[in-house]
Amino acid sequence: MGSKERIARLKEETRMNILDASLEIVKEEGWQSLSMRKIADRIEYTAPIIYEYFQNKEGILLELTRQGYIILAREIRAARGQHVEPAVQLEAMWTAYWDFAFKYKELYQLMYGVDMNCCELKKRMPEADLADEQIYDVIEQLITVKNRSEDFVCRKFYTFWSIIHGLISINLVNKGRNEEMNQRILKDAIKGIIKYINE
Amino acid sequence: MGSKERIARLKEETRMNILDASLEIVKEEGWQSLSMRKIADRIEYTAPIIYEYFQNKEGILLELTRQGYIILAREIRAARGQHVEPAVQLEAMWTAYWDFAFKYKELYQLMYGVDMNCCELKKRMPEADLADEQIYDVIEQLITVKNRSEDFVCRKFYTFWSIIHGLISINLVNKGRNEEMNQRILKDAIKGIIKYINE
DNA sequence: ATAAATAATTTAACACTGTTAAGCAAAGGT
DNA sequence: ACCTTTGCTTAACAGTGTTAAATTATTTAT
Repeated sequence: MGSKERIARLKEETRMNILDASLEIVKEEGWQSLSMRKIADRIEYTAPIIYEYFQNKEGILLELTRQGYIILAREIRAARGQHVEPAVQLEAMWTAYWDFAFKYKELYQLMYGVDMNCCELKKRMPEADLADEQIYDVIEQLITVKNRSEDFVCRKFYTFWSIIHGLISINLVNKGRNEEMNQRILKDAIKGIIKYINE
Repeated sequence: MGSKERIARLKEETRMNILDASLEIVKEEGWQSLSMRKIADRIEYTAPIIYEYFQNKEGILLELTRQGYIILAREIRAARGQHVEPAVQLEAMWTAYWDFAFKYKELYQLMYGVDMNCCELKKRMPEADLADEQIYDVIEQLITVKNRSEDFVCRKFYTFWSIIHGLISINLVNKGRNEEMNQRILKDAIKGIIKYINE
């Protein structure tokens, strides 16, 4: 009765086909545009079939999320394995994290709730700069070394912004964190960046 | 002919009602659940009316985004105004940024593309910790001072993670940034955190 | 005041979405 | 041969954004 196994293998294959098709569609058209019927089209079935392999659409997303975490862990482990000194290891690991985010950006989006819709119109919104300008202004005052490039100021700005936005995002997505710890991380980071702002 | 103005005022009022209703719905049920018909229900009209005030649904979101930026700028300006020394100003401004993000979290989400759906299931996903554990491990090796609390390691981890995730998010949402600058920000930040990891 | 014109609002429809239930056709077992 | 199970599709439901047509209300002109 090897046909049982053959069938199970085929089932496993279409399950993977569903996941592959989903990721393909997302790569081509974005998450917003992923639909059950489009997936069904690619795997040459009709939509209801998918519900024999996944509980619902979110089930597919959840499985892709899971795969993302696995790939990320693999890449980070590999990065670590190429070095021995912890400081070097750590830098390589975070670099691997960075590379993963852009190599598998669709998965990263899914894993960490980074929505990337409608940027064209937002970019042209002058109000978006109102806050930034203020902060730029103060940062420039803090930089005492003369003739710093505009790039330098920009880098400092993004360093601040990144850590704050990152911490906020992490807290908004995985809500219910340690507020006291957040405040310490935030204050420490800000003080740290200000302290060595001229380097 | 003051009726013209009265009508204009009424129109402006329902325009604002649409925006208010939208935000209310989002606060109660999340962005995912915002629909034109629900908005219409709240303002006691039918859906097509909304299209006389906004080009489409995205038009509403865009206007809310705009309002968000304006509020944020106002709060940051106020924070700055309460201090004179730049270093203190800057910390207060970033704190205002932080506070804004949570006080107006729905707007922050919209402005910076922070998606916060389906966390319950993701949190219970063991694969999500695979990468984190590795990094935790190396961070612990880097901390030479004995008897550091688990909290301390955790804080360092989140400091790393925040800046990297923040920078990634910013790049994914506002795509097409300066890759060289990103690398410098990233490397500098990582080196900086490692350097003062025992403080 | 009545008729015509204009504005305001709704209803109906279209093409989608996720999802479920019913139907059908082929295969397997007895 | 019949019955049951399996695989798959069609049809349907309730919802989405959006548009065009129909309807109602209001204003304007005669």
